[in-house]
Amino acid sequence: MNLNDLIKEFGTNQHYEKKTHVFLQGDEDQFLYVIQEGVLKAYYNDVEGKEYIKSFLFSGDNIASTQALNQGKCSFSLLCLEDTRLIKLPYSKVREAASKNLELANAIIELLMSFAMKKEQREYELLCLSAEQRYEKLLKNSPNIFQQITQNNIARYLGITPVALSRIKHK
Amino acid sequence: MNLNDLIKEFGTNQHYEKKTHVFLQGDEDQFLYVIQEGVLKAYYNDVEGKEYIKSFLFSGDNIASTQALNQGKCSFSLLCLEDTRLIKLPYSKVREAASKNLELANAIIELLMSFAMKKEQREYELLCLSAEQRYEKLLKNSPNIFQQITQNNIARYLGITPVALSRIKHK
DNA sequence: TCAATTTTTTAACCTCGGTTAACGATTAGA
DNA sequence: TCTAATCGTTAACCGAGGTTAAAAAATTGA
Repeated sequence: MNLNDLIKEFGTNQHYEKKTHVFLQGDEDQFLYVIQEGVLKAYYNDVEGKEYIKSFLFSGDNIASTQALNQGKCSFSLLCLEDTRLIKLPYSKVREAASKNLELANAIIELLMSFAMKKEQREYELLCLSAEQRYEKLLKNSPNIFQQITQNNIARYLGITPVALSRIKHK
Repeated sequence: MNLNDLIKEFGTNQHYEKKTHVFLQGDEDQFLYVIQEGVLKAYYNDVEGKEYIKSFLFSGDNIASTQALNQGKCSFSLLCLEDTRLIKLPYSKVREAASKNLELANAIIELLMSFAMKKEQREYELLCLSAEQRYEKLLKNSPNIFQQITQNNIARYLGITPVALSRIKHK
């Protein structure tokens, strides 16, 4: 059994319209989502309502709140920036299947390893790079992102305000 | 087979003296380390030599460079702040064993999941909190750290200069 | 114990990015 | 097509944190 088999057996297809949420910060949501089509943003809100964007998601990406999977509440919200199709997979089924099937367990290891590497990379960028360096890096690694994501959202992803990003661009 | 069995079979005990490195940024090092005793810092250096501290490690913690495990070179250095005893485990053996043993594969899933959660937490702090908020949080969650780690190092972990941390403290 | 080293503090000055606000430009809906 | 939102830009002002340097405090080692 591999991940695709698991998805076929336990996954359900979901459709979300642009501007609707898959889940909200604070929700209980023990599902793993695999994006089939669409664009989403995962973001935090602080107590004053200020927004901080964790990541953008495109077809092929997958996402879940590790907090929610393990303790209970989602630490962030997931919003569709475009109409989105995704597969929703109960995490309990994933763990259950992994505990019984070696091939699947190893597929989950691959998945978690690549997730861990992405998070470590982001940690590096936020810790070691200036806003301007993070912008340059994004421009280099994901030049297409600027066609799909507003500058407003990109700024919040880089950890700065839209005003600051506008300033960085024009110099 | 579980992680302890694996460690017994393939792990080697190592001793490092204070101020010596386990590995350096740029090294190839396909090992997983489990700290038995000691205090270490994992840190990045940028091109100008400036230091950014990724994490501190204490007994019971484990560490590896995910970059090095998967592509080749360590993205950071690992330095002993105190005399350290640790167990060194070849990553190839871990993967080999996981591919053959269900119980172990599931133990690795646990390990990676907790690693992913820690990285996600750090991402949150760097993205959403101010330096002062990060300091308050550290003070609350790890009050003992201030006995083991110099303020200099804590500042670099928080993503600010020692001068800035001294200012934050005295207000 | 004393000198050398390291760590922490303080001060002056500077830069980057935040805040607010106003104004175009663009997009989306009716 | 026209109107209302949304988005991006620009400017003025402010504050957090960086830089440099020097001094004070603490630690280390001979």
